[in-house]
Amino acid sequence: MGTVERREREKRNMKGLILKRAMGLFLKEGFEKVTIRRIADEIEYSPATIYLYFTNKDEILFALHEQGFEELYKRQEAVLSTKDPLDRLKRHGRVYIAFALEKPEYYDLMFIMRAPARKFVEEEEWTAGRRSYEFLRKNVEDCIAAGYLPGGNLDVAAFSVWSLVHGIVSLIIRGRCSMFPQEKIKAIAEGALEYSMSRIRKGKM
Amino acid sequence: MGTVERREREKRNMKGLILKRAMGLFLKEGFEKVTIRRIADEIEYSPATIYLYFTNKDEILFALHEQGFEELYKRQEAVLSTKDPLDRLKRHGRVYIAFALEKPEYYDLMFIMRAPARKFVEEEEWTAGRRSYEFLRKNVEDCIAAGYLPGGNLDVAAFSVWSLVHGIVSLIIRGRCSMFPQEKIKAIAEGALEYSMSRIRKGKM
Amino acid sequence: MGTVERREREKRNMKGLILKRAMGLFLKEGFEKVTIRRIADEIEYSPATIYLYFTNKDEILFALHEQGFEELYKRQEAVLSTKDPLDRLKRHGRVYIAFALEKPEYYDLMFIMRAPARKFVEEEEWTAGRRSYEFLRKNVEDCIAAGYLPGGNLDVAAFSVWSLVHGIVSLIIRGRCSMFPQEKIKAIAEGALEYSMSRIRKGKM
Amino acid sequence: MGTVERREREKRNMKGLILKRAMGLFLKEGFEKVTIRRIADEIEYSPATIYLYFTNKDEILFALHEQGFEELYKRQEAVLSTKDPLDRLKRHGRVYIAFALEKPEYYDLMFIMRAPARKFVEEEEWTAGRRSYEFLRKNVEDCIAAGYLPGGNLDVAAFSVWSLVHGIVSLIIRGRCSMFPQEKIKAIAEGALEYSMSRIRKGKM
DNA sequence: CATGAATGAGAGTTCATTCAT
DNA sequence: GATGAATGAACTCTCATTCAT
Repeated sequence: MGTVERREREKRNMKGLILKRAMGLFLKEGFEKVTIRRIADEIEYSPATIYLYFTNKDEILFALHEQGFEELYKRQEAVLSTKDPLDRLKRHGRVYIAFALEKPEYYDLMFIMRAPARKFVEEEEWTAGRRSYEFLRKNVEDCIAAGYLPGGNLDVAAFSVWSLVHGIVSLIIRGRCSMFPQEKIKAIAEGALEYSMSRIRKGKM
Repeated sequence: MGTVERREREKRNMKGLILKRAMGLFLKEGFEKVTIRRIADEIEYSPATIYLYFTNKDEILFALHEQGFEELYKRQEAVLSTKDPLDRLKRHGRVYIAFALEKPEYYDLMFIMRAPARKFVEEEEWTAGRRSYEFLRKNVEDCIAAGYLPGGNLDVAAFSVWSLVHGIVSLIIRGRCSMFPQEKIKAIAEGALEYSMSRIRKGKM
Repeated sequence: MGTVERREREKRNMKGLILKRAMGLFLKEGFEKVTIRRIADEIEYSPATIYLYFTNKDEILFALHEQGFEELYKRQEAVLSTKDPLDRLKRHGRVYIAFALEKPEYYDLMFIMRAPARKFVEEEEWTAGRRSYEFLRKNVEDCIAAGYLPGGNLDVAAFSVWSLVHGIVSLIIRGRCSMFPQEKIKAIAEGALEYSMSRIRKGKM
Repeated sequence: MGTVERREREKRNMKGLILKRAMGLFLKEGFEKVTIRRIADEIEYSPATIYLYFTNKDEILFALHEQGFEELYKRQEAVLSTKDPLDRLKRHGRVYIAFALEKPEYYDLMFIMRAPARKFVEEEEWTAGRRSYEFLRKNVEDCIAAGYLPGGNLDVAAFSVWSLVHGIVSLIIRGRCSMFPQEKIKAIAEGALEYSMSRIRKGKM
């Protein structure tokens, strides 16, 4: 029993190690450099060993993707301490952007990458993604209830907020902001959120 | 005489055919499935033939990318017939979204795809992209001049508009909208634009 | 008749042009860059045109090879003006080395290259090469007759002279002299000939 | 333990096998036929397997090239048992020729072949080649010191000896001796060395 | 006479994956 | 549990050559 437990833990550790190094490769070298062989080199095990913990490469990507959502959700939950719905929404936006720009590879995997995403996003139900979306939706709902935002279709409202922040970060992450000087990009991202949100005020809808 | 012309046309046609089928592969199977061999299969010619029309694979991608911007810019220019800056901006948004959803593979190549984009986006000046951005920027500038939008940093303003529409379409194109029923997605996209834009009114900034 | 003649001449001219440009490519870019396509580009005709004048690539190489022997033989004949056999042999050596170092691509094709050489050297009788060899053989024969060199097998004697000069130039041409400073190589080549030949003196054999 | 050792040996064997068959292809079909695929066919493994033992094709050629110099140097060292410098030099010559004619493909790779040689010869220092050259140089130096050969530039003297033997064997290896009956070629080669060397006698320089 | 268009064959190389040990 | 060894299936790209026009 204790043995079984220890094995379980070691197995988790190994999985964790693989994921950590895989993500390290993403970070350092980009998606196309993440090969099973490279991960194996990083963890100093053989490629075959990786297949003891993950059935294939996509599963590794899926696990990283879930890790990313775990992290994002944790950050989302932190905004609950802000009570005013609009302030919370603004903070929510800042938190989302910060996550994306701090962990662009996770964000890419979660919201942009196509390659293996198809599997988790379309075939399965993308539960992790859904949870984060629901959290945003609730925030938007609160804003409507509080009269900050007009009603109508709640999904439309939530989606428009999500689109704004996703647009900001995904244009940056995928390098489509070459018209802005590199060092100003972050400020423009934050400015853009601020600029859009500033128009939202109680009773002014 | 006529012969030269016909040949010219055929050569163009062949290039066009290659691009069309390459784009078809993008659509059906995703970027990583677009290989010279697969394109060759599609056009029922040998791989070597493709090299008679394009010097390498990147050139094919670049040509598609430019085609996309040509088409987008044509659509953008059409909105000039709308004189009121705000109406024009709204129409601009609708036109952008329509383009992206009608030609998702082009949009992907232009604004999302990473792989070969690096070359055109970073190393070269991404002139085509810039031109489209300048066009939007001017529209936003007009809106500010007309008192529809608050001033401040013009790039921030333009980028926030761009981000909104890019966010909408890229979440759809990359399949992150599985929480919405497939058939409602287009309506939600348009609704999201409308929802965000409706808050903009003269003097209400 | 006149027409036939002109055509003949033009045909010769075209062949000559092809050979000239092919050799130009050898010179500028090295053997592996000499492709039918590159030659075609040089002469500003299509690749197919080349096949009107030569049945295949090897034939072009063969023709160049023969041109080379023509040139070498012309230079060899020039030494006939030196009457003393030993002086003539020494001069013969210098002339041979000068040819090889001035036209290394020709020399390579004639005496080193394997690729297409097999055909001309082995299957056919390598007539051109034979003629040059006979010329040297005669010179050596004269040296023996004049008491400068010991008798014995005439071919052995001739071959040993040929080997010396061929060794000198082929080590240089194929880049095996990296132990000598680049700028001294030519002097060493000439010195080596001188050094070896200086031991030959009448009655001192 | 024993297992590790056995594996080591097998790995070496595999490398050796690859090299052996690669050399076999050189022999039978010439340089340009030595492709990864052909080697793979020869060893009855897949092309990919070869990349487990060598990082690329050049490394295979380089390994063969080094093997050749190892073998040559071993044979060179053997002549040290001959004490008289001139006798040693003559034996040195015979040993060099014997090596070249017994292992013509190695000799070709080491001293004639152009293709990949560039790398080892020019860019790197061609250490292996240098070592063999230094060995010869020392032998010539001893001959000069003993009064067998005239002094002057030592490199010139050494190069002229090297050129003679290289000339002999490279004309044979690259098939330029079609004027001699095949079966007499070896005798002519040895005769040529003898003929040239016989002129060297103490005090007769 | 000249060629545009096409291709078969083949090059080196990479990678996810398998499996006997 | 771990892995060394192996590979099938790809990849992009090049070249000499052919042939209908």
